[in-house]
Amino acid sequence: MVAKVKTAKPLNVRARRKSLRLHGTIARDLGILIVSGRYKPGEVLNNEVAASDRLHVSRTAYREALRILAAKGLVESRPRTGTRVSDREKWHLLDPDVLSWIFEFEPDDELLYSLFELRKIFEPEAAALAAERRSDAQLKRMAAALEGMAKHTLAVEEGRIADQDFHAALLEASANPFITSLTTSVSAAVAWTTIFKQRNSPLRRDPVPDHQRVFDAIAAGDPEGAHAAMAHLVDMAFLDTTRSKGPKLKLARGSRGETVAG
Amino acid sequence: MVAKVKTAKPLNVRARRKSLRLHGTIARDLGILIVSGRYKPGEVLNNEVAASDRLHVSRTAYREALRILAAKGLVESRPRTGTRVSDREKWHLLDPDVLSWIFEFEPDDELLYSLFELRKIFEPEAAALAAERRSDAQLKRMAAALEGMAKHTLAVEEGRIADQDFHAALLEASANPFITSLTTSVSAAVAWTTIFKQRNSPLRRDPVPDHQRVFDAIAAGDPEGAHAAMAHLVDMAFLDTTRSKGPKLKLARGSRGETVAG
DNA sequence: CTTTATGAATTGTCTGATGAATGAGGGGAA
DNA sequence: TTCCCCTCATTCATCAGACAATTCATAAAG
Repeated sequence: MVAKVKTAKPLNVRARRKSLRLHGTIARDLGILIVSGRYKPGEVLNNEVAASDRLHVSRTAYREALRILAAKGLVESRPRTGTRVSDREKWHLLDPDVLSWIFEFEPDDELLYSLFELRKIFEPEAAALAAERRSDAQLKRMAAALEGMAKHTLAVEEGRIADQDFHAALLEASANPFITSLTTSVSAAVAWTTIFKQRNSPLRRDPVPDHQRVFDAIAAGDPEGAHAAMAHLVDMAFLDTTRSKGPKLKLARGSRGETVAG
Repeated sequence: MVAKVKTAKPLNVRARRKSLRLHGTIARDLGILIVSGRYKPGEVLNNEVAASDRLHVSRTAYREALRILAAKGLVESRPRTGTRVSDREKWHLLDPDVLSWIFEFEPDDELLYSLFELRKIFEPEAAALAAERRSDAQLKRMAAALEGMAKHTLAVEEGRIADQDFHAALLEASANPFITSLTTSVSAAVAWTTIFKQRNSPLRRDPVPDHQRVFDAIAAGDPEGAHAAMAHLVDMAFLDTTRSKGPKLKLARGSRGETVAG
């Protein structure tokens, strides 16, 4: 074995975004390779020594990265067999990191559709629950977010954050922790809505009125109204997102009628 | 420093369930301590040397466990500050492991309620989607599961597995990968339904007819029927689960009326 | 009083070695 | 021949110890 030149230029120059540690960076890079299909399910990764060697990192760091990926259902490690990419059914698609890795690049049409389908299912219900359960503080937070959207518009980062915060506050107001934990997924979809919208038809449609209707219904404690308004909002967001992708996509299932409040 | 008696009896005698490795066992134990409230959000864990020492494991194993927990949003590590339990909003509640850890012991009433509320929201919709999209193979799998339920009953492990498989196959038939990835959550709820049911009122209600109606509607390609049948099924399951817990719990939001098929 | 330098505590990373699990192939028995 | 069991090589799993990097608290300097 040749004596290794220590840190001759070993560093992954790829910026460790935020405060991601080395293992976090590796997990992210590998995770992206997996969800993007570069590494396919069933495929066996290089063994730990070879892989860590090729990345110029210690086996420790590489292994910690694998633990992270395994925790998210992306890979499975076994002695003798090695570490292989899991079947997609085992992936934790709703995990915030996995989802962000998926949407790191232009997302798959089908997956984007599925995500909006999910939103269409539970976000109107969440709005209805929020109408019944929201606290004053949560209502105030939604109001502030709405104001921020109107003030900054979605052309600016601040406005986009306000948009996401509106949805986040709404989900939190549903007072259901499982629904709240879906916030990340919604945010991902919301973000892409904005991106496509800005790209293909900037300011073609003002999103504030749709949000305002949802807010008003929630403020008034009207579950049915909140449900309907949110269903409409998601429909519009989906249209805005896919308008550039041709007419082949449409949200199949519509909103359901009345709500039987508790 | 006293010489350590090596492996005097250091072994976590706690059975490493299945093929969990050491780090997996530690992650599970620690995870349970966290979700059960023994370690509260904001609390700082022992530093790695102390903790690993107390568990009689290497720092490596302990750190890999921490990476797993961090990947699920349960803890956050920073130099100097240490590793602290994250706020509950950051927990990945829908992560299969986190959920299984939560349900490791008698689950929290409120959380169980929230989980059923989530089921009530999306499982009827999933049934409707399944009615439109299911493949023959998926239909066959559901039929087999239904048969298994009828044959073995929920008093036997085989029957319970069939129950879970029915729901799993249904969610898969929705052809929405995000919905499918919620299978674990549903299974957890389904499992607890059976447990409470058997404990307090064995065989009080035959679950097969409810499932049969769902299946028939899906087989017939009837989204509205599937939706209604599933909504009823979840309601009944919730009643069976909470019957023993007094009348204070009830699913607030009912099923919604017609379905606008695509 | 504010800013800057110093230091200590904790996680982060590296290295090298040994243990354990497991799949494959060979050897022996029926 | 066919099947079972044993051995062995490969890979992950675990361990031990060292050093680097980060960060907060505190002291020093202006």
